[in-house]
Amino acid sequence: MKTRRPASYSTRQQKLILDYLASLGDSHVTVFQLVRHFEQEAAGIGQTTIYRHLEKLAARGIIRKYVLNDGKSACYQYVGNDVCREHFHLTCEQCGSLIHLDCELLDTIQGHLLREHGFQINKLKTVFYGTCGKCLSPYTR
Amino acid sequence: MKTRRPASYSTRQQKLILDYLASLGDSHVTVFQLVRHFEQEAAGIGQTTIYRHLEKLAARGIIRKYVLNDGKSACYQYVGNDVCREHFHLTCEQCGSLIHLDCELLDTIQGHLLREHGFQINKLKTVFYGTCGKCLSPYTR
DNA sequence: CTAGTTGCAAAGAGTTTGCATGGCG
DNA sequence: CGCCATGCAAACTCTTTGCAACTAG
Repeated sequence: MKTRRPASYSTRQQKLILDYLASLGDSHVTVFQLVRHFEQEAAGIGQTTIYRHLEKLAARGIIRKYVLNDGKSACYQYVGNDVCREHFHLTCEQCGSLIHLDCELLDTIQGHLLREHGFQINKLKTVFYGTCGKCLSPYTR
Repeated sequence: MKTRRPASYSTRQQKLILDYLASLGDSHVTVFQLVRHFEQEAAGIGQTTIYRHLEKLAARGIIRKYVLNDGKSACYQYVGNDVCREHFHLTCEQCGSLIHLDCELLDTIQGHLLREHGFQINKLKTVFYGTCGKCLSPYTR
């Protein structure tokens, strides 16, 4: 009984979008940037299609959706098929850099939250906000 | 030369809004809930006014603005002068509830991140996403 | 041929702004 | 009385949906 796999065609647009996202590596893009990019490329991809693919890709965990604090346009970031699934992410509020953190202590948190607080943390969505080393040292505000 | 204090009157609406937010303590409210609340109270406060006050209060750090992951309506929470500054927050992606977590283990994270990874975490902004106990038990997906 | 996909335009949802009126000091 | 605050309605921004045409398998 093959429950999932609701049948999915591979289309030109799909490939273009995924390829572009993958080409960006760690960096994040807004929907607006994507729309503009494909417009300039005259790729012929409607923004509705972009929204729809982003939604699917995010649901499958291939990209990640961030909602910035200003609540405006969302940001998406390529995560790939397995990279970035196992570690947490930190983002610097000063310089905006995204830091990938593999750390045993943090891994224990996952278990602790589940056992002690009944909370199943979602590593894909959780992002720590703060200030990175680079931004801390120069000017200690 | 009195630089700041750009002249601010104290109005009925201002007081009502701040008092209500303060009365909620830790819990968070959406703009929609605020609007509805004052409507039911027949308080005569337009939603424009609510938006404007929330903006000012957030700018002054008296309340905190959260943007949930769905990017829809923002949530505001009274912070007052110190409450909620010391613990972390978890939010359930299923039911949307906000959980306040005072936990020693998590507190060690702050120090660990700083010492080992040079990252100064901002507890005010960091929110853990996941699934809460209530939503985990019923249907284990 | 069938079912998923596309994309335009229109609808929605949440938030902001223009502007005339009202209220604090 | 001067200036900020208020609030209605309209404008805006970002996102989703309706629907007819299109296309992969």
